[in-house]
Amino acid sequence: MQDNLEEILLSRKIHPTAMRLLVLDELSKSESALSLNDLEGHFERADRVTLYRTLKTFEKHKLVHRIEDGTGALKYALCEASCDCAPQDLHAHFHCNKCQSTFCLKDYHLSQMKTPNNFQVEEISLVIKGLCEQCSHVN
Amino acid sequence: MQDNLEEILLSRKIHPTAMRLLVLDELSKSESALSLNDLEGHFERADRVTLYRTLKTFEKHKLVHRIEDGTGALKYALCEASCDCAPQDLHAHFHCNKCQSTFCLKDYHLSQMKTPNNFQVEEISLVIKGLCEQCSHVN
DNA sequence: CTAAACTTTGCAATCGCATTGCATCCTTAT
DNA sequence: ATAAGGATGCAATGCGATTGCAAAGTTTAG
Repeated sequence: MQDNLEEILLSRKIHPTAMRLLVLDELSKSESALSLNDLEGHFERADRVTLYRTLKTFEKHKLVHRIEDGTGALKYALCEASCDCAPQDLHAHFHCNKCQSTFCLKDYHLSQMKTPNNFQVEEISLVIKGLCEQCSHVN
Repeated sequence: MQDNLEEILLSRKIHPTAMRLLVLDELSKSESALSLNDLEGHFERADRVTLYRTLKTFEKHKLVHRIEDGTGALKYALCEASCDCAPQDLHAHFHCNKCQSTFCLKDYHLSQMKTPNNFQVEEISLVIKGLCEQCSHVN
């Protein structure tokens, strides 16, 4: 498992430090996208800025993608192994207005979405908001 | 025209003060969505917080809708007269990565978008980013 | 017409998240 | 071993959003 994580970092050309392995581990264990605050909550002793920069590094190397779910805080989720953050890799995200979780809808690819032909499209961000499965069952 | 603006406010049950008429006028003259900063730039003497609250009031009464285009600052655009911000009124937005303009793609309705059936959908935010028509012509 | 009640506006201040600068520590290459 | 480069920690700042409070303006009951 440790080895596995290390290989993941190496495959993205990210130097595998202890901190990065821990952050990657956290991200891979999480069902939902994590904000910097979320991440900080998982590490009593880690510095906020270090976590911030770790996420930035991951993002630059396309290990994670950022999600703007409108809560004010950016969230990050692991990319799939094959992901290159190219148009065909883009997918929708769901944000629960109740539990505030945000997760990837990996099956909702955005590459086939029709776009206005008078614009040069570079990225697409689709966030669906509502109640997640769990929260819609509980009343 | 003044009358017209006043009627618009009244139809949304917003008390038409001088400030609100001016802000509405600004919004209706603008091709693109405006941030609080944008708005502030148009009024030398207006207080930022008053503009902020004016937008909040407009939003509450569904005169404007907010757009999260990922630039960090919320933007606001006028709703159409018939808009009630219900699912069938939702449309996509385009954000130009060059000139930073954001505008409504009113023809891109989101109501017919298929959504995951294990979630209760309340809102959808679709932001397409790239180069707008103008900026893609200029090299 | 006037006083009370409510709304709107302006100013000061605060909060939260993102981001940067800089010094220190650690790792790597020579 | 040593210099060079990268990673980390701490302090500080920037910026947008938001709130509290008092002054000014508006509406309404009497």
